[in-house]
Amino acid sequence: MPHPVEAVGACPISPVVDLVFSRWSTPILWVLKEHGRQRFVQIQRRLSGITPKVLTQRLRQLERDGLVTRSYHAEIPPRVEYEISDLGRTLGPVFAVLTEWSDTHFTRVETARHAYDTADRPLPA
Amino acid sequence: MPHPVEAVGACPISPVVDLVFSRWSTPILWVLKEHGRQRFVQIQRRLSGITPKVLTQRLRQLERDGLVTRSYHAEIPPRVEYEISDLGRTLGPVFAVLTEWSDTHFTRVETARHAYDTADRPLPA
DNA sequence: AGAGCCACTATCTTCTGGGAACCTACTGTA
DNA sequence: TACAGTAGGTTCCCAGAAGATAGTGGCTCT
Repeated sequence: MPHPVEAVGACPISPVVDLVFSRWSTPILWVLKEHGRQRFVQIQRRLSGITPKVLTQRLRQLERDGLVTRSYHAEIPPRVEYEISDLGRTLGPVFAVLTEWSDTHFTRVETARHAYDTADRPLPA
Repeated sequence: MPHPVEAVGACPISPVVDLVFSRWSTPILWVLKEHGRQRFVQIQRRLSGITPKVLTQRLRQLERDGLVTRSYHAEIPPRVEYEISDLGRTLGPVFAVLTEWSDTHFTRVETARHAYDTADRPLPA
């Protein structure tokens, strides 16, 4: 579900958002960043809940975008490993600033949600 | 399309990603940040392509999360204005680092995509 | 022989985003 | 008076993406 092209004119970071923050992309990148090179099932286990189909789709997309590298070892039995690429590692500061924002401000979001949900709304129809 | 809860354990920024980077949220916040207080149709026009239904949905969500404030003026005719909140404004550094990453690295993504698409793949089945 | 692992693929079903049209209340034009 | 237009939505429907479930083929372990 890519962002529509129309949004790009108004918002220059739309392409990056599609790239890094589409569904499951961030958790996958995070796992590879934190735990290094991983096999398919290892990623799947760390992200309990992801189905193999979706994991394959996302890994292919991340590989195509150059954020992840896939290495196939023609051994017996064969082995496939995924690793975050150099380009993927350049996202470090992005993740860092997001973590910081989360630590500093996320409670305010939760407060706002609770306030919104419990407000008697005047129903300004 | 919220990220599943299972991902949060493995990736602490999943909640923020849902908050800020769900479809259309970023362009809306961007518009409000750049152009200040706006009426419904003004936002719609700047984001040419968004339908009123989706814009309503996203604005409600952003309002609930405290990132946007909605003000209803009971005039004749009534008027509704949306503005980015103080909490929303704290996302500035997040957007800045994303813009910077985009400017610095996005061409590498495009190169990677082209390379992937034109490679003869050995089909390692 | 039977069970299990690995890296997927195939086939459903469900869910959500998007498109088009409609709605109410008001204003402006003729 | 009729007609058109604006603002801020809502309703209905469909297509495409995500998710659940199951299967596959080769290998190994007991």
